[in-house]
Amino acid sequence: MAGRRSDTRERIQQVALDLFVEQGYEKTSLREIAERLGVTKAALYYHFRTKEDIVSSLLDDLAESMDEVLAWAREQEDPAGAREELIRRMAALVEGRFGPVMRFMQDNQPAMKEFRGRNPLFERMQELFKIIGAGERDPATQLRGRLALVALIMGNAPHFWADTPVSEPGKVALEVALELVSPRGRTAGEAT
Amino acid sequence: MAGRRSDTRERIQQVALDLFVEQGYEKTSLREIAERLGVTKAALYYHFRTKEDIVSSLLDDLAESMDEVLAWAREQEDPAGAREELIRRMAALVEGRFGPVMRFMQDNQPAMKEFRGRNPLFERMQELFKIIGAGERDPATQLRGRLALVALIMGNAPHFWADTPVSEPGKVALEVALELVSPRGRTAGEAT
DNA sequence: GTCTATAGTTGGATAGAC
DNA sequence: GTCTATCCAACTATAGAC
Repeated sequence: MAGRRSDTRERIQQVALDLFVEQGYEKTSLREIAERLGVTKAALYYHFRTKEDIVSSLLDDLAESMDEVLAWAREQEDPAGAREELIRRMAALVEGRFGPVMRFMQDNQPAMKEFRGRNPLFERMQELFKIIGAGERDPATQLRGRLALVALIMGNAPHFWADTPVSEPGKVALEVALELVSPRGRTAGEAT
Repeated sequence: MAGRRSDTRERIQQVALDLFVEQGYEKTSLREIAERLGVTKAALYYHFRTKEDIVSSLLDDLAESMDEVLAWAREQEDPAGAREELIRRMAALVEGRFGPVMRFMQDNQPAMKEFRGRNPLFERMQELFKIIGAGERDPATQLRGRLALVALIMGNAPHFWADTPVSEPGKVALEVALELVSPRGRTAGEAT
């Protein structure tokens, strides 16, 4: 339709993300990205001002998708039900085209430090955890909420099941993530 | 007693680890390590052949401590009880002087890739997960086992509780980790 | 929109004096 | 055991032609 100028920008994002996931952010050079794309470094600089800008664009895309999920969550009335469906929708993102970005974030936290506070994604993350935590002050609940997301990310990583092949990794990941946010035989506020 | 030559080697390890945790492995240069120590880069090279060797030495120390834990675990007869105590002993390591190393590993997985297969620590890790998994083929159990360790690492990271101050983070981490390895209202083999 | 060429910086590592 | 001095490789980023 309208904007069919060039998909080079998106191809750069895709190739860069592939390499970031494979080898990590710091170990991936712009030369490598350019080589795999069949262009030169200078070409990359036409589309992105810096290496960090490539990452920013990746995070922005995820932030946009999370916004939709959070918008839905905000207008729910039943908190418990919303929490569960929220996990399901995040699972869909991880299983879908955002799995690699989230794996990249998880595995390259020192690199992410630069973007924390500068990129809108991290406010979204905070809101996500706030909703999952359901206003609980109980620290164990907080920790379980964070772990639920880790479960989705780890459980959907192909590398994770390298030894023990599994037919539906996404299903396993979701199962464990849901356990973590929905108390079963656990009382919310009970400590020790 | 016997070997009181110089503690420089250990001071290098300590300072390097501090910086690796603070800023990540790749972002930390040997110049920085030397500066904080008040020596020059060349001095570092007397004690360690390469930057990677510094990391190796850190991993070796952890591997040694894990060996003791695993040796104990191997000679237990009750698998369920051993599993729980195994988590408690790992929790002690994370709360003790090995917390930083484990946080470093968790946060710098691309850097760890180089050591996987070359450093004995990773065989120990595999054995740990095998015991925690208790021979279960159920993938969800495998995932929960891995998450239990993540719970200990995340829950003991000072940074993690920055927003919500908690009096005893280690206790919370242990609580959640134990839930993950000891089924409560969950049947081991039940799928879906 | 992509190229060549290159500037400018930083990092890991070594040689050799002390 | 620690230093000065230096080498070399690699990377990000820019200038300017096409």
